[in-house]
Amino acid sequence: MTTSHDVAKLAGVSQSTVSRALRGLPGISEKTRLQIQRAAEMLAYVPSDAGRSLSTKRTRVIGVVSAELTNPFFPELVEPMRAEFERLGYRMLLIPDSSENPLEIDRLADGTLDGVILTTVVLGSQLPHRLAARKIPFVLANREIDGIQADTVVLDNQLGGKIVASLLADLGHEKVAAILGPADTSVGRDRGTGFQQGLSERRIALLPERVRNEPFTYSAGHKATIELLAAAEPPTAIFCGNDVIAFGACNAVASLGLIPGHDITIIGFDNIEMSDWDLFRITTVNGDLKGMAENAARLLIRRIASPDGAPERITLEPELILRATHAPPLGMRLRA
Amino acid sequence: MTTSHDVAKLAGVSQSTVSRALRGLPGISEKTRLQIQRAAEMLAYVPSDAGRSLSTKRTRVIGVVSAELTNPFFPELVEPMRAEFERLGYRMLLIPDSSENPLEIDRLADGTLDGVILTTVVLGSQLPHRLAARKIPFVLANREIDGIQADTVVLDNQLGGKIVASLLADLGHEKVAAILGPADTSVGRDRGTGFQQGLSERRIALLPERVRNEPFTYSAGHKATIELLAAAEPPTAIFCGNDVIAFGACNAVASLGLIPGHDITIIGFDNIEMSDWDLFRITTVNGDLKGMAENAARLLIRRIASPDGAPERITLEPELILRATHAPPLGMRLRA
DNA sequence: TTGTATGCGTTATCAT
DNA sequence: ATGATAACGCATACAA
Repeated sequence: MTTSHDVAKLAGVSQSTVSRALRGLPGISEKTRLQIQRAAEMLAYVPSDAGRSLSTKRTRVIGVVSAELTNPFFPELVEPMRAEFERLGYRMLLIPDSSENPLEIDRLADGTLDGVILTTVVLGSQLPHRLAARKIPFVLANREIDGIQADTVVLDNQLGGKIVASLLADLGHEKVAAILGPADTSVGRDRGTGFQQGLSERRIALLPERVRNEPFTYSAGHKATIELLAAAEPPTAIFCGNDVIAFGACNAVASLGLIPGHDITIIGFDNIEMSDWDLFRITTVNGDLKGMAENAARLLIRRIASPDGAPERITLEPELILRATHAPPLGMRLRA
Repeated sequence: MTTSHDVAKLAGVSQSTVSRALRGLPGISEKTRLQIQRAAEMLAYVPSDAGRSLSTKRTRVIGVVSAELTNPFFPELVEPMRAEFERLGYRMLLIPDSSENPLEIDRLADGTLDGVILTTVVLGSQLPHRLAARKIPFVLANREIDGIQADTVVLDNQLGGKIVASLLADLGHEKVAAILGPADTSVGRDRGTGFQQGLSERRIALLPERVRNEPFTYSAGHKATIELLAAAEPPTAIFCGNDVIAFGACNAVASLGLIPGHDITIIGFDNIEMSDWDLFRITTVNGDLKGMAENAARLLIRRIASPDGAPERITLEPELILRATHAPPLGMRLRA
């Protein structure tokens, strides 16, 4: 590896001069700056990251903790995040966290990271507190934790759930079901309570046997849907905790020979790209993942710049996206 | 941040003793090792990555260059890669490379990376040569470059294309089309030439107006399919360069009111998870992404251990996965 | 078994 | 405008 000393030797100056020249600091004559730049180019010199980090105590690397990327939700959150970090001059290190393979704090605390974004944290998690204890800047994205002072970016999930309830009520559904996310995530919980509230306001009952808490996965949505539809009195509408669950639901419905938006109503949540594919065209709630990602990134960079100062909490607005998987209950239409 | 010096002070030993004790090196009495471990725990000590890297000249970070993760192909390649690297004691840094935002070599050469995996390299790319020139260990995964000596893991794409051609011939198709990948990728090229060869062996013509080179994306597959089917004599079968293109094709077909596997045959390639969803059930060729990922990771780690030694080239075998999107041409069945 | 001393490549302070 | 020098936190060769 070629170092700044090599460049210094070739350019006939001191190492410290090289460092300043290449960083564009003032107090260097144009002549020597040019010499140094030429020398650096000849040697294909690239400053050592480790050396710089050791000296500056900063790495310009952000850790993003998320579940596995094969769940199509995460790429859509993580990709704009990466892009925003890049604009801000940071790199992103993806750190997986799953229930099978839970993340230990040490992986975040070896000084590799200038900051951390948590996207998968469960309600009782100690991770945020541990990060706070070690004074590692972090931001909660798409998740909240009760009783913690921390920068947070979330959708108004409760409102989102309510919006869906209103839609189903307006359509005339009475036998509704819900495949919510896990109960130990704020997203799963809040979308569920909002949905519940919205339904009661419209005097619609949500029977316990028609409510499920499941992982945010295709297969969970598929399986739960099959089971819900096997009941003596199957629901005429299913609210899914996110689009990925809804994909499972749509596929399950299709495998039964039914058509979403005709025989049954399926509502998703998040509005990820795939939900607009012709074969799905899922009616859903926009989760503004891009806005979430970008705000989280900016919040974190600001927190790194000024570690003290009151935590900020950004709430994004949900928005109903009407597509092709909602309709009045079939019975009602037949009667008409 | 707490350093090994802090631990040393608290444990009443020297810094070097701490370093050795915590790494489990021999030549430390059990008594002091215990003291040191306790001290380290009390202080929540985690060794600094930058310090270690600077000293050892190794970072245990691997860079994986790929396209954007919102293309569902990449998570399925990248996720098992990450898992394998983790088993091998390495971390993975995702480095995006797109035509809009091409990767500069310096991002790979700042010493942050012990090695690199290239998954998106185009045929004329200089990147591999530049990496070789700087002696940065690297492996080509899912891509090859003509005339370069480098560790490589690829599928036998040409054979894969041939297999598809045989299938279409056996089914009796005569008007076939292909939406191949980009012509400047080995994957796009080899699957195409294999397909061509297979067809000529069976005396089936592949008309130029029925062959397209497109990006490996949903929207490209969608658009190309619409256009191909708008011809005066539309094809009865479309070979897609990968499953993502095939998703676009299936959705396009659906939007025209046709059913894949009934009105038209759609063949994919790679066998990513989604291709087995009920709504798709795409007949495809297994690309063994997991095998590719794991072999690439292992090859790279071996290369890092011994930088010299002949490059290895691993070729994985394609395998036809018969599902629901293939059928004899409709005309033939109507005649029967 | 333990300690001392040095170097890794950078940034940053202090002279000149 | 430039150079000498001291950290940064670790690993490691050498001494004791």
